[in-house]
Amino acid sequence: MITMKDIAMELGINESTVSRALNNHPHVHPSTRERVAEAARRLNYRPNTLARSLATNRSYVVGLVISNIANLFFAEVTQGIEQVADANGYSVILCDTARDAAKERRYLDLLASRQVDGIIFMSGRLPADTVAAIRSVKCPVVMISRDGARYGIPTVRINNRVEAARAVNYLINLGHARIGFISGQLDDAESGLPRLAGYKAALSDAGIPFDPCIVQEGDFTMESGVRACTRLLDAVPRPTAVFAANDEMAIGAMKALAQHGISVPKDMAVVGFDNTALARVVTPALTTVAQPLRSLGSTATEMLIRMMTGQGLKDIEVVLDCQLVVRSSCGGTGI
Amino acid sequence: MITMKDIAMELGINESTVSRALNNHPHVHPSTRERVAEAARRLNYRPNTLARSLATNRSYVVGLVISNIANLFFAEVTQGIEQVADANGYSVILCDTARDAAKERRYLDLLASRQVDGIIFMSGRLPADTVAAIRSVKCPVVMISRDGARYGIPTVRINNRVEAARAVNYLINLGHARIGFISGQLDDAESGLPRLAGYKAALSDAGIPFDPCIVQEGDFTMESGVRACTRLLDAVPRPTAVFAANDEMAIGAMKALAQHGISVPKDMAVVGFDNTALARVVTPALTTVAQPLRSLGSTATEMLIRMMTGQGLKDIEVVLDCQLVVRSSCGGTGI
DNA sequence: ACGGTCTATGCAAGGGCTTGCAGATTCACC
DNA sequence: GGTGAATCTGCAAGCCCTTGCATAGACCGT
Repeated sequence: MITMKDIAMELGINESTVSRALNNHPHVHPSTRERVAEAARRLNYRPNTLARSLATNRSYVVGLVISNIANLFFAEVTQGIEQVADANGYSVILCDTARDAAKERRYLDLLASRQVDGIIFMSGRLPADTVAAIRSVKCPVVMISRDGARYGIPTVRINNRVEAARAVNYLINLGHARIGFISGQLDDAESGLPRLAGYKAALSDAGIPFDPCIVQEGDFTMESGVRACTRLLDAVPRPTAVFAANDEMAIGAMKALAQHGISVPKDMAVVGFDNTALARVVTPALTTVAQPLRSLGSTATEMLIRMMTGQGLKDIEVVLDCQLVVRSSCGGTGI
Repeated sequence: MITMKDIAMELGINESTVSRALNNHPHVHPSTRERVAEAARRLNYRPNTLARSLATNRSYVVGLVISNIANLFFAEVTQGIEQVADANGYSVILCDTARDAAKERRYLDLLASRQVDGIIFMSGRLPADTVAAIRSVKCPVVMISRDGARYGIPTVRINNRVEAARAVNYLINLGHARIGFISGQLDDAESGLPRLAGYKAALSDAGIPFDPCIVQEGDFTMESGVRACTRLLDAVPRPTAVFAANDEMAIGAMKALAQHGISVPKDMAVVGFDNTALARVVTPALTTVAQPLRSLGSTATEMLIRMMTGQGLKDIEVVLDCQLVVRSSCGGTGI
């Protein structure tokens, strides 16, 4: 491997001059700068980022701690992150935790060892020791879709309560008064619970009484959506619409409905949540609350960069808006 | 930040002894080793990987160059990669090229600068200058689903020709004799062309004449599948089955069929290729050729590790088998 | 011609860790 | 008790780059 020393010897000048020339420092003679650039090109010189990082104490690397990269949700957020990181000269180290809290902590340690300049954390719950582990890493951390703000950790998220209500309101405006709900796990304080709260709030705002019989708990998988929807069909009177707390479950619901010969949207409207790639692929295409996945990633990264470069943060928590994507699963317009 | 020097001073011993103790070198007194370990724990010491890498000339980082992480196909391969990399002490830097050849080359340079120990490349075509860029990076490279072997670059892939034939054979065995094909781009030598070749080969083996009228070119998107299938329906006699070169297009085909009131699988069988998450989600669930996505990733990483650690490679190219996942889109058994 | 201000370069220390070499200590064994 | 081998530790150089300080030369105004 060819180093600055090689360039310096080649040109009979000092290594430090080479460094300054390559880094566009002032006080370098234009001709010197040019000779250095030429030699670097000719010798196919590649700076050793490791050495530079060691000397400057900045690695230009950020760590991304994520539950499951094979999940469309995370994958798309990741793309948002990688994009703005790269645009700002940062590389990203990918850490897939598979929701294992021990692995999370190990990864945090690893990233600290690797001297990352910052970390984006989007994985698992936040028990005390995970929070402690995050704190013990001395670099900036920002969280996505987690209740980090409570611990003083900058966070970007959506308002699950409001967004769930948005979906339910849409159904209400379509004339539905009996709306079933397939919830996520109700011990999930981040998205399971607030989406239920939003559902209730929207009903209550519309003066529709809440009926626990048409709320069924799922676990965010398609299969659980099938089961939950099947139970929903036994309720009397039967709902005319169903809102599922994510797309997978909504699609599961559609499968259950198909099995029972119930036509969507004619006999039953369905709306989902997330707007992953699955939503546009099913027939009828799913009307759903679109999370701004890319923006969650890019915004978080922008926040992180501000922190890493010592600029302040306006707010410790930024809440992004979702958008209802109307397709065909509720009738009305759309593809 | 606390360093080995701190531990050394704390214990009144030399830095090098600390290093040896921490790295489990022989010839370190057990008691010393214990004292060092204790001090490290107490002071919350974290090794500086950068410095270590600089000294040892091994970074334990691999670069992953990929077209589009938000695509399920790549995301799942990535998971396979990250998993075995992590299990072997390697971190992975994610580089999403968005299929931009210039970006690819920039990323390769970047990774070289970052002193990665190896690179997994799964992005774009292989024009001469990309190959040159790959060669100029002095570390081991392995490719996934590309024709790297031709350039002497270790590769793991599937046999698209054989696997496409597998799908067509399945349809033939089901009794179909008029099978439409929705191809990918025919200028794509990696998967577009060979899948068409496999389609032809299977027909020919079964003594079914090839009819270009029932081959329609798409571009691997769902929309192109809709269009291609629509064209297919005009053919006389109309096909009784359609094989699409990937799941997205197969799903597009199903949409087109639904629009025309043609029932799947009763009036038309459909089979796809890839087995991404989309396949199990549509109704009826899609029968498709399952690429061993995780294995593509893990196998490639294992090969890379062998190369990075100076162990030889048995073969420069390893070809993984796919599996036909039978669901409901062709009738028969399945979910 | 001379002090003063810039500009351009060199020198050397430093970032945290590893490792070959050498010296010191221990141990076993005769 | 002396010898050789084995074990343990220290010294210092080295990995490649950055940067504060110092110096030398250029340039300017008076």
